[in-house]
Amino acid sequence: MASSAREKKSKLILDVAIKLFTSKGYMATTMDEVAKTANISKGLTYFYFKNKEDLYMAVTKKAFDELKGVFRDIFKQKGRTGLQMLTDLASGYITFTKANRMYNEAILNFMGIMQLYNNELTRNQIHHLILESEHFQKLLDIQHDCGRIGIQMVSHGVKDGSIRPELQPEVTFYTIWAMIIGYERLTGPVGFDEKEIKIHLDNWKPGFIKLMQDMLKGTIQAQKPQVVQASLF
Amino acid sequence: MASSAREKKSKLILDVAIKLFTSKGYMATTMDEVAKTANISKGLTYFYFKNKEDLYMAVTKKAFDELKGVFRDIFKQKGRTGLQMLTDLASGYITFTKANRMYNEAILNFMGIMQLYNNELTRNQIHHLILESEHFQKLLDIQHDCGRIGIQMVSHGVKDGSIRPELQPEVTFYTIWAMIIGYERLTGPVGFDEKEIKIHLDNWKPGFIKLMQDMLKGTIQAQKPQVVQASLF
Amino acid sequence: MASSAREKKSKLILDVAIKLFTSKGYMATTMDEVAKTANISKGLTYFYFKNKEDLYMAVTKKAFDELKGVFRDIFKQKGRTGLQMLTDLASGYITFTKANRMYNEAILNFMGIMQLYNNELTRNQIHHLILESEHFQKLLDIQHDCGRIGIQMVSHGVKDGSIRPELQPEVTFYTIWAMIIGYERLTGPVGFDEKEIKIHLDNWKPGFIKLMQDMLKGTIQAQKPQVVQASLF
Amino acid sequence: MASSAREKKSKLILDVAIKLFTSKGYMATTMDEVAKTANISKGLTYFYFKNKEDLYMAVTKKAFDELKGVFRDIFKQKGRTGLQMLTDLASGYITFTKANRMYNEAILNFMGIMQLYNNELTRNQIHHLILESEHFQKLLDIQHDCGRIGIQMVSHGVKDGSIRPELQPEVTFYTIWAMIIGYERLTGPVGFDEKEIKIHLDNWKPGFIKLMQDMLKGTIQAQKPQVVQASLF
DNA sequence: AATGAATGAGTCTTCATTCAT
DNA sequence: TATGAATGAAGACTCATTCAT
Repeated sequence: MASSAREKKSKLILDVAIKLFTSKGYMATTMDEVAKTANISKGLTYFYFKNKEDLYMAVTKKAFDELKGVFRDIFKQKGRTGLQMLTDLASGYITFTKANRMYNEAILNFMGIMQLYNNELTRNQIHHLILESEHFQKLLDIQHDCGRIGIQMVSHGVKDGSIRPELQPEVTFYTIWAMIIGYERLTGPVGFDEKEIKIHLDNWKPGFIKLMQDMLKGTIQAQKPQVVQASLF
Repeated sequence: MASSAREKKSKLILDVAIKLFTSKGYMATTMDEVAKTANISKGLTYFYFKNKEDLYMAVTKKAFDELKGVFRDIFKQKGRTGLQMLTDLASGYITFTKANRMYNEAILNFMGIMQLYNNELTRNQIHHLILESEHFQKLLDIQHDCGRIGIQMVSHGVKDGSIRPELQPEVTFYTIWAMIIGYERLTGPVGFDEKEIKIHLDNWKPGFIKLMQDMLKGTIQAQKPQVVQASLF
Repeated sequence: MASSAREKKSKLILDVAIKLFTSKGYMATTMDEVAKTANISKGLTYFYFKNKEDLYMAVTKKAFDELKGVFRDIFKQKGRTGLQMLTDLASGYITFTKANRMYNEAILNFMGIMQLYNNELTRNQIHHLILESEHFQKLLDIQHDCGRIGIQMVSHGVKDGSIRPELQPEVTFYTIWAMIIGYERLTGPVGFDEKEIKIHLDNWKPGFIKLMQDMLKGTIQAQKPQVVQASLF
Repeated sequence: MASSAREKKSKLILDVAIKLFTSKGYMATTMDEVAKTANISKGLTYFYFKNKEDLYMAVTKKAFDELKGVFRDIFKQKGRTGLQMLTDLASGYITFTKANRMYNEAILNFMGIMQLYNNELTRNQIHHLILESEHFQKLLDIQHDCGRIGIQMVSHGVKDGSIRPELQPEVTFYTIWAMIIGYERLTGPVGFDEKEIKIHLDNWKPGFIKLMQDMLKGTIQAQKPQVVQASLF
């Protein structure tokens, strides 16, 4: 009970942080605001989270957890081909991002950190408070969970014939993920409807998904030239 | 002459800024350091660049200019199919990023800003100093230059038969770009060879490019089943 | 029994505090650490000691008590001249300090407080929590206990002829004590063997004790020109 | 000239810091107060002194410089025996301390730091900001300057016969210094006129100096059994 | 006796920016 | 153009202390 109260308060702070990070960005959000918005004292915020970086890592951890939920839900759906799953995933990721832009920022930021982390020469550029955060350590553990599920989706698709058999699951999945992440990043800049450029989100998305499917499609799909519909979104 | 001296000093500051932003990041770089590294006074730095955001926007502008150069060089190459050009582009972008990670950061950051900018509801989240920067205004103008060239590459490929004719140039090009940008972001995190995940940069890149080509390939390519080599890189 | 349990817990906290103050210093030690190291709650620490200053005063009290033990043990030794006792004291104090540097710090700190306390103009500079500490009040009572024993040693020496008869016991003893205290303070800085300065602890100590003896020696000592050996240390 | 303005401001801050450290102590003095008392902005304080520790080290440096001045002035006096010089020194040090209690605190504090510094095992207990302070580095250089002069005083006394020839200058001088430092520390606690203890500053000082002289005196002094008067104080 | 969550005043420190010269 | 001393707002973080349970 006491422990549950503790978790509740911890969650409260986390939720407030997410809200503030979303609306004003990490940098522009002060610990003071977090505390005040959560109606607690500044000290208590530091009681639950070692420092601001630690809080951000906790948020990032939550983002990964929720993203993993998206991956898992799609993967658990019965009676869907691998290709359908990946199509769902693209739509699902976009929905996920829209619902909470902050999460995507956090995930991309973490990936940026991992670029530094995985290179001996640049690892020291990472702020030591990040490295010391317990949530960062947890992230090191779970960072590939989504990847593992995604790879299984491709394997599944290869087995069920919805995806070309010559495709290597790892390479293929990460290429798909790269597409989706890049799509997210470009959405917005490209949507700027001015001058000749006229690609809007609504226009691009189906074309984007179609291209992704074309890239993957196995022979089975030849009979169904229609765009595979995303089931969940 | 005076004007040229002025440009030289301006360029000096810009180069110093790029070097520092690259090695320590934008946030961790102080205007003091920029001035000291450039061997000029802090005041002079502010004479050439209104403020730190302005300096960053100038750097971003330079990044876009150089990226445009990459696009243009590839597009100008004679005797290459559209598909080859896009393949070159993928390799070229990766090389460009490796050579100066800062540029890619700046470009992605700008795209993030544009996401806010293109939405009436979020535009006010952009720091006013950014909006007031003359370099930001220039960026608004040139931001689609690369896109325009890329779209021409796809059109070219459709004409020369190296790319499927049913593909829409705009959608196709931005999807390609999304792939490349996402690839860049994932490189590093994914390269972490631990547990099951075993995709390294060297492994992924050819597979990635092959998938991209598969996605685009027209009938002409049927006779050349080999991976199209990048000419420039 | 309850009272004994209480004393045990109180002693536990005190011992932990001494250990921590010794290894990290008073300022750098937090009440949190004290509690955690003692495996009790923070609140309980405050149950036994009113506040941090109070705890420090308790530690200081213990230091004085132990120092008094050293004085008493030496004074109780049978068959030793006053000069021998004071020689023992010098060695004993040095040993005492080495064994627990914290104690010496606390004693010197208390003496610094007393400088303020004994001057009407500066007494208000002392933190009120110190003045209110019951242990501080006890210290006011016992602070001269060591002095009293020391003075008796000198008197003893005058009587037994080991110390010059013209020496005033009070002045003489406090001068001896000053020597010892100053010696402690200089040990370390002076030991730094660099440049011309070459006095090491091992070199200095016998010379120091010899000088002290020379200062005190009565006629009886003429027959024993050797350095009087410290009996206990 | 510009440089002189800089030095003036630096000196202003230093003087303010000394005044505040003296009246409220180092810990209780905030950088805010220093700035406000000096009528400058907080930022400027940090422009001249890297941080609070650095400022304290600068104060300590000044203390050592002034103390060195006291040593030098006494040593330069013509026609005085070594014993007279050391007597002057004792009085001079006491005067010096009284005039600015803060200086003595700083000097003793530095000696405490040196105890840690000269021991490989404890050096890491010193705050890194202290180690990084340029003034600390200067202190490492000059810390023995006073010692060197003092040793010369003893040597001088040995030559002129005012000090026993068998005394080793180094050991003797540092023993003298230890006496003086300890005397300073005890002054105050001992002066507390309560109960039996009745030694006051005025009572102790001449006795203390007499003892010191007895400890040192060579044959020449036999003819002048009076207490050698301090010339400067 | 005992807990440990909660408080909040207090401080150091940073740094973009300005301006007198 | 050029300098660099000066500003001051802003923010992260600490920790002794309290109190409801």
